[in-house]
Amino acid sequence: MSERPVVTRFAPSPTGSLHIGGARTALFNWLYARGRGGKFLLRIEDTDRARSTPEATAAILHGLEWLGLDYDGEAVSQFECADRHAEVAHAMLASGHAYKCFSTQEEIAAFREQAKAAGTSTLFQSPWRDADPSTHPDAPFVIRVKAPREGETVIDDRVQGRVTFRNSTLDDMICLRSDGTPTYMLAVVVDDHDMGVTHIIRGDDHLANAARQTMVYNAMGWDVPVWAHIPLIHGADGKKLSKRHGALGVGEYQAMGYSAAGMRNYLARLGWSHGDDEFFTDEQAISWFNLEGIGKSPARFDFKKLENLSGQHIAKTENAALLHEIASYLDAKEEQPLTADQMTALSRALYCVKERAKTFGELIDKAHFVLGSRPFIPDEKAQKSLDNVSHSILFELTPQLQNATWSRDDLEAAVTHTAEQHDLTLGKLAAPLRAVLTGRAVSPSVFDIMLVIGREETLARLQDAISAKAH
RNA sequence: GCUCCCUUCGUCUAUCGGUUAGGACGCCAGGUUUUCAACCUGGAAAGAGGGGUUCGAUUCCCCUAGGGAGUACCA
Repeated sequence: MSERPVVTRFAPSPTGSLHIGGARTALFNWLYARGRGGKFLLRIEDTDRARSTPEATAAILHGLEWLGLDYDGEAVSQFECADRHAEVAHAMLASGHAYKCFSTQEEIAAFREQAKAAGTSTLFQSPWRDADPSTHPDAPFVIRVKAPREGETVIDDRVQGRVTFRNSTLDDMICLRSDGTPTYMLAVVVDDHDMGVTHIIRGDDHLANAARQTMVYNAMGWDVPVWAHIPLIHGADGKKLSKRHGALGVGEYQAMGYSAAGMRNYLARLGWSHGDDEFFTDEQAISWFNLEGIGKSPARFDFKKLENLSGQHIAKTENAALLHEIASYLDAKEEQPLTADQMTALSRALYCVKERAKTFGELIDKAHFVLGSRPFIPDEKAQKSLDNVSHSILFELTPQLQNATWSRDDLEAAVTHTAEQHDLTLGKLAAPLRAVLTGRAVSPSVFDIMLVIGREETLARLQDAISAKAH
């Protein structure tokens, strides 16, 4: 048995932003292909001209780029393959696997109405299925596949298992509309075949479609791909994720400051597992990912866990890469980019802030002591640790710092010494020092602050506070 | 209505007939600490319900309930 090289694809329709479910589908396809030396292709399903927009296509491309899901070759436009789709439809017509149906939409609607009232199947039974071509009128027609009326179609799904559909529940779906354009049902099959797609990993809302699409594969004598229908993602309340229900575009997650690596990790873990592994790198995910590890039940989206994973990845990311991500985060939020000086200062401070931040927004906030500029006016909470006594002690501390070698040990010795002289714990002195140095009640270690901003700046901030007090 | 799918701690999940049902996030308590985060220790927390099959079911089968998807000249 020769193994075909793996080819997967992500096929979004450009009718909105890349939402979280689509992003996960793309991720799964990407992981599967990358872990097997295969190809991961991108196809934009833009056959619905009314709803497709170039803006949506751009949003999807940006989303994939942010997530780092690179695809092989060029993105293909399904719309541009319309001629080929029509060709296949006509081939099925010629081989007797499809037929021309002249029923109007009004007739079909009436049929359904009646069926509903009668409580019978609403699947449209076209009177033209077995009509003699000589009786065909000179009128617009659609091309429908001739669905088998007997037997059953089995979908051997790698996630869902063997799913059986009775053929009597399959309708003679339309392949070519009356205006000659292809429908999705036809287009996916033709494109997947033409693109050499071997594995179709997609949302399980397509499970029933797989059975219908199999009709086209069979009619054309093509190999049926490996199916893997993954469960959908639900909102935090278990309800279906919809536009107004937390189904945010990935761009919004980027703007919320989550790290892309954390997002990949979280999404991979949503509905797929590799034993008890929770935190992992892309390399691990690629080598571990398989279809067997995908669960069959829908998962809910949990921001807390995303946040946690994002934080872990931020802490583990190298500074240079982190600086890049922060820049694109700011860009995504349409905020002022950091100046060159701020970038330099931030890179020096990263070591003591990146382990405390879960998002880039938090990271930037925690780096305020190096991103902001003098004077650092204490905020309300910081103000609480400042009183006359602490000011005088800070005043006393100044000359000691002037003479200290700027090493952590020395700094710690100087501050501890001053605290002891006043019968204070280190904490009691660290609080006002922090307030003066950062303007905040919360920050990284005061010693790290001093080390990062340097002697001159430290003394200047101390001086700012002392003179502010004098007035 | 019909077709198909799903159901383990609050959430994500492990378990592939025999476990004190494990881990992670979150939560609670304690510890450590210059604040916060982190970290350490401990804790509460689950097999939807009912029938079978079996020496033995979370695991296999059936029914019920609940949830989801599909049922377009949308994708």
